[in-house]
Amino acid sequence: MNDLQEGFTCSECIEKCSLFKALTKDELEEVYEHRYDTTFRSGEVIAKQGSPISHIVSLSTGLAKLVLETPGKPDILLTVVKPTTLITSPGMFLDNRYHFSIVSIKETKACFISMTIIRQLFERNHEFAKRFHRSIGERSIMLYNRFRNIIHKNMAGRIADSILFLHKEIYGELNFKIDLNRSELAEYSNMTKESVSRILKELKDEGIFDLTSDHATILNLDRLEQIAKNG
Amino acid sequence: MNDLQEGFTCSECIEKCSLFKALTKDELEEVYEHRYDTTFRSGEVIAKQGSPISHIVSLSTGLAKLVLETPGKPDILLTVVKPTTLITSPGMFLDNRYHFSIVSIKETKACFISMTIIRQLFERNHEFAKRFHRSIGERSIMLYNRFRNIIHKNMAGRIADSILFLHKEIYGELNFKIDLNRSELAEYSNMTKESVSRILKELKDEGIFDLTSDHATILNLDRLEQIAKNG
DNA sequence: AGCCTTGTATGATATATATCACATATACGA
DNA sequence: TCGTATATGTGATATATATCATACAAGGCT
Repeated sequence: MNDLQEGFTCSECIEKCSLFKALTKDELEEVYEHRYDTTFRSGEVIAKQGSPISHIVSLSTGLAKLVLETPGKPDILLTVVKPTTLITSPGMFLDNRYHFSIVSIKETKACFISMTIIRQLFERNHEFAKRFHRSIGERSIMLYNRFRNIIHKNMAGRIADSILFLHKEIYGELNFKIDLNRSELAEYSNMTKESVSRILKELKDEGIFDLTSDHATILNLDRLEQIAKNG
Repeated sequence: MNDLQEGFTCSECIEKCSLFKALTKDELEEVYEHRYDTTFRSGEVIAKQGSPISHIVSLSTGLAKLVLETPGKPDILLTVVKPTTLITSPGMFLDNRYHFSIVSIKETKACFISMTIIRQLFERNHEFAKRFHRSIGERSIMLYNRFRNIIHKNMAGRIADSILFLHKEIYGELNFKIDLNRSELAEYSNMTKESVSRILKELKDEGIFDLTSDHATILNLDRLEQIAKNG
């Protein structure tokens, strides 16, 4: 791949990702020089919980899930990230390790930028540092809400939450091809895959939401939001 | 209160709080000038979720809980903080609002430092900024573990977790006067106060942990840790 | 085309935990 | 000292959700 092409793919990320927008032309040059692309198939681990953060991951295309792993226990799916996102992590300025795994959930291109460069940019570019920390804060606040949802809501409410999250934050349409299977929906909603099936059936029977194989359709957004608030 | 006395109370905080240690003498002077103390009785709100972060709170004496509030739902007790801690918050560089409430759980002296000063220190003192962000990251990682504990463990495991947290992080002794009532233990462990009573009775019957009124005694640390890992 | 694996659905049952009702203790003010 | 409020304990029952067993469907491979 020549420089021009690289410039092209990166320019997309720069446009969509507020973190990159804080960088000067020279700084971006430097990032170009210390980055590399890799393409992952669905289900492949992009970064493993516990491993050192040698490079920071930026999603170029595809989708990835952030999961909390615990030996002998089911995974906890924290969130789904879409392009173009620089995946910040709270361990970056502590133990320099990943505290969750990043796993692709469809064909995904990830860009790896050397952490050394990121640290240098941190020292030099105050605005970049600020946005970086803001991003970590955002994920923290997101987590507070995940906590609330999982603790306070019943199964239907939690599934409604998942669907609304995917609709609003990821796919943006009432109709979408879902990239999470039933088990992953379960891991996001803190329930079993069997219960996911049952709740999905209820939602379909009531004409609120239809998930047939991987084709999702929100039939009644108002009721879905009501169920998410619920009861 | 004269300058000498103020200097004395503050010097304690400076010794115990890594955040303050990053400041120069001049910077500390400036903090002194833009701070004020208030004493809170047990149960009083030190900072309210949703309100603007005009001042950053540093606990001087006493204990406080950080709680997630949700209208019409029970509170979620995120953690307990002890002196001397500068209570950082993920909203500080986002919407500048508290995303949890800070509530005293015993007679507590809190020191309020103007956020304007904190922001200035941020620009000038890189090390201070670094430690600040580290602290936010630490709370984030703590939250991941809270997530795991609440999702993966049964009631006994969750109560054992609470006790071990209080023992290791807060009181440091096998014997301690607990400042959380049964409801607060329930809010920390995601269960009802009735269930807390029942589990505490079991732990007492098995000679593992005794909580009589507010006097807590860990009788068998090994078994308690085993229950926390559990099963 | 048939076979095997993997994902999904669904019913019967088990189980953890909440809820409700009440009892007891402890603190607190008149 | 009493009476009232508040925190805690305990039992009986209800309920949400998991588990287990099995069936069905859809792809991929030979």
